Amino acid sequence: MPHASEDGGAAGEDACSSDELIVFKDENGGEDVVKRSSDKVTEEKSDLIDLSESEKVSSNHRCSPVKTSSSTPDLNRSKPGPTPHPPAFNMGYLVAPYPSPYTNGTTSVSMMSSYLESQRDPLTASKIGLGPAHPFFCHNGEQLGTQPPPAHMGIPPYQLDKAPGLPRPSMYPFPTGQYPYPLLSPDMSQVAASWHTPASMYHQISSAGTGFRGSYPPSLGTSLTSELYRFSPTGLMSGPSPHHHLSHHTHHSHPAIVTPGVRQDLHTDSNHRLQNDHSKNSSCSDGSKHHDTVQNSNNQDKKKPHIKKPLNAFMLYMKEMRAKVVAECTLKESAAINQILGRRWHALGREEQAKYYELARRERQIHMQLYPDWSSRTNATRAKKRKRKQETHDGGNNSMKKCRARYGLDQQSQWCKPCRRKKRCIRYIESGGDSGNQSDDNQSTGSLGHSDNEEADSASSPGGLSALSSLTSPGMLTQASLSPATPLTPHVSEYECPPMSIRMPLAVVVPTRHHQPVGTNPHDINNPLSVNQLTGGVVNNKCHNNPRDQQQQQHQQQNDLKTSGGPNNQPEQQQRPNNSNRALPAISVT
DNA sequence: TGTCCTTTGAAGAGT
DNA sequence: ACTCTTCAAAGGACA
Repeated sequence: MPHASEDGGAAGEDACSSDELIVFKDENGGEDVVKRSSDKVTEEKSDLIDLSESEKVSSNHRCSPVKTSSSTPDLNRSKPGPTPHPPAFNMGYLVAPYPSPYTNGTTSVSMMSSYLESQRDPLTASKIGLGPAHPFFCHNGEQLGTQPPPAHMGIPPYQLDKAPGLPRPSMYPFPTGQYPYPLLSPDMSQVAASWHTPASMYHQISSAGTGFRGSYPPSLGTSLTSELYRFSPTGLMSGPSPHHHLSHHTHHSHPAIVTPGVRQDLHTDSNHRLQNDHSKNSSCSDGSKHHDTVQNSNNQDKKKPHIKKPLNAFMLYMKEMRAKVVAECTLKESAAINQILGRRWHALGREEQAKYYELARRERQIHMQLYPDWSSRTNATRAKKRKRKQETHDGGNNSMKKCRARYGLDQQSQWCKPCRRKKRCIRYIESGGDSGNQSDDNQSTGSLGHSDNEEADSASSPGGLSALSSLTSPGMLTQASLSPATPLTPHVSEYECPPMSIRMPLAVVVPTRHHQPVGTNPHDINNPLSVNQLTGGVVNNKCHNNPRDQQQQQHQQQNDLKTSGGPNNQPEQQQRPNNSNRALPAISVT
């Protein structure tokens, strides 16, 4: 990790596990001070107790806690063995080089915002409105093409090397260099600023959270308080919720992590899934739905409030930025919003991302402290149900294009006749829904039959690809089928919302997949608003459901790792876990 | 009513 | 050690 070395390896581990000795490193380069973690937490609180104040006052005494590596109890639930993060992945290494107040390692969102503001000072006006000066919203095409995102902490090399500055293509087409939303008026900017500034969610939460602060370890600060609220156990947080005092925005931004039935009414439609899953068992307000047979098991669930996972950095970022994006784009579909946010996340500066990483890390710490026995496995019951359901679905009818999946387009001669005629594969029928490789071919494809989107399917098929074809695979198709001479537009804005004039017709574009947001599949070659149609570019899209692509991707990652010159040159490599199943396509520019 | 979509990151399970 | 899978948020869409 480059920053680790930059920082002299003084990973600013401010973990505050129970009463351990922590070495606080004076940010002025002074002496190390050994404190008990509890003291440290208290100090942390003092830093965070008032987020707004934290912006006004530049703290002089804050220290960057540096745990002694020898006595470092694993942050990750003290789980023995290697931590998921490389040792250097203590946000401190990222924090340290940054100017105060962030350098103290006790960042908060307000600090983040203020820091962001300071960083973008010349662009302050545009920071909110994301005007022309905005690093990723307000570029002309050339800028985007030649200027990669300011930093790319989160962009692995396999993305960068393929498409510097051009993150993956979006399912939702955000065409070239078109920033859909006009610059916000000053008034609007103020509104937007209120979203983005410390007075936004976290601060509001914090003030709201004061009501229960006493109920919790007083050592936790305000921003942490908000997290405490998320993590708060049922009893403490039920009843009049602090959320009631929150703005609408905040309300949605900070659902409780614990979702007992009592709290359901506090969350209208968000958090519904898990809540429903658990609270429908746990909530006995009506009780009519409960059968005696399931009640015994449900009683156990009832006693256990659903403790949600702590939010990761990106989730925190999304929470903060979602409303902003929604307002800017007038989009409401979360899927689309998330894509935008994902691109913004990638375009986010390293230090800016670091703030969220830090925040997320502290979320995990708090969560760990509050629920030392909690494990993400606890929430895995739903997964089992879903998986079981999927299995039953897939096990039923696999009327897939087996031959195509098997042999691909290259070997059509081996296809059975019906397959060649685009009829049901008799070979597969003959085998009677066999298991094994064949069914594997289709396991991930769901129960899609011969798709209407023949091209897409065909493109995705070779090698037994996933049939999430319209979403992903067609990228390969376009890459293969498009003429190499196809003019490419190197500046497809990945960070922008499509202009309304472009976005509006999307509603009438027939999606190739029933659950896909309408007209939002830019890889659908039939979609006139697809990335390719709009940009003429080649989408080097990888189907993350395609094992081959995954392998290729992993290979690429490995190669990138090898050629990256070591972690010092590629912090992202260690920074980010290798989520091999993640689709990480990039628009390749030739 | 429940699930999907879509994003990234964390973490556990599985190999 | 590595890969895979799931969940976390969000809200519209869809079965």
